[in-house]
Amino acid sequence: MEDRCTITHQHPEAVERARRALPGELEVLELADRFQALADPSRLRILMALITGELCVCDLASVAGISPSATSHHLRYLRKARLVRSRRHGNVVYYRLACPILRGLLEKARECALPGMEVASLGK
Amino acid sequence: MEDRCTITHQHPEAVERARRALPGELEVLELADRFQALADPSRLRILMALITGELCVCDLASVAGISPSATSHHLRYLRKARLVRSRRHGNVVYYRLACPILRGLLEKARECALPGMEVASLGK
DNA sequence: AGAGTATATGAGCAACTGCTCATATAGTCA
DNA sequence: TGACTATATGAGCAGTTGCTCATATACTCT
Repeated sequence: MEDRCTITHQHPEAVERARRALPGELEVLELADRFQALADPSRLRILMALITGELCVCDLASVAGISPSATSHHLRYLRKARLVRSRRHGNVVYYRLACPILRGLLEKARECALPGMEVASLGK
Repeated sequence: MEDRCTITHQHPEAVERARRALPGELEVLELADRFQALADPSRLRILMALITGELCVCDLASVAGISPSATSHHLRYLRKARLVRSRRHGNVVYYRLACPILRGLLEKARECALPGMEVASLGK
């Protein structure tokens, strides 16, 4: 009923320990943004495709199964997040991964493949 | 102008290679859901707090800096995603990490700390 | 049983996301 | 130069997210 626990902390020492383990405000926001970049199926496909090597927007659209326009929007997002870099060659813009650790990160996430994790209905 | 590249693929062989490297539809959705669970600052704080050990809802609310109600909603989300497990002791419900790999995953993500990554304004 | 505490949950709302569509920009080639 | 191609970008919309508020549930203690 009351939306504040009457006792400030149930376990002050554990809370203090946890609080010390947390990174600063800015780093938490950066981390969340980085995960947000990976939290969309289309962006995930784009990034995984780029693990195999440089690809142009049109290629990426084809691999990810979305329109070139949507692809370009996603790439702008990823560029701002500094996860990819681009290089123009004539008419065509080639994208590549900017962060080599991404590959390991994605592999790590796939390892954590929990059987029976619920899907596509997590929100709510 | 045209929203489809006239040539089906600019680089058919690269596209084919990338396509083969992608996991199946279901796994991509699962992965995206897993990253979505990590893509919120409050949930991130909750999970990082739990790395230090078991904590009750009230503790977690205090550490994450959000209301117990919001905390409970997040915990339900994380429970559905099978990232945390709970244990009731009397009046108090204790949460702990369900996936030991999470810790490594979070560390990996922090490694990828790119200097100058833009924050809090990635969307749009 | 009845008051009190911790947690869970549903409704609802403001903010955000990912898409499409229209249009702009940058380059190629005749 | 002008037609064409690849990519970028802004507006706008439907669906989703994360919060609060009200309420429900589960337990404790007297």
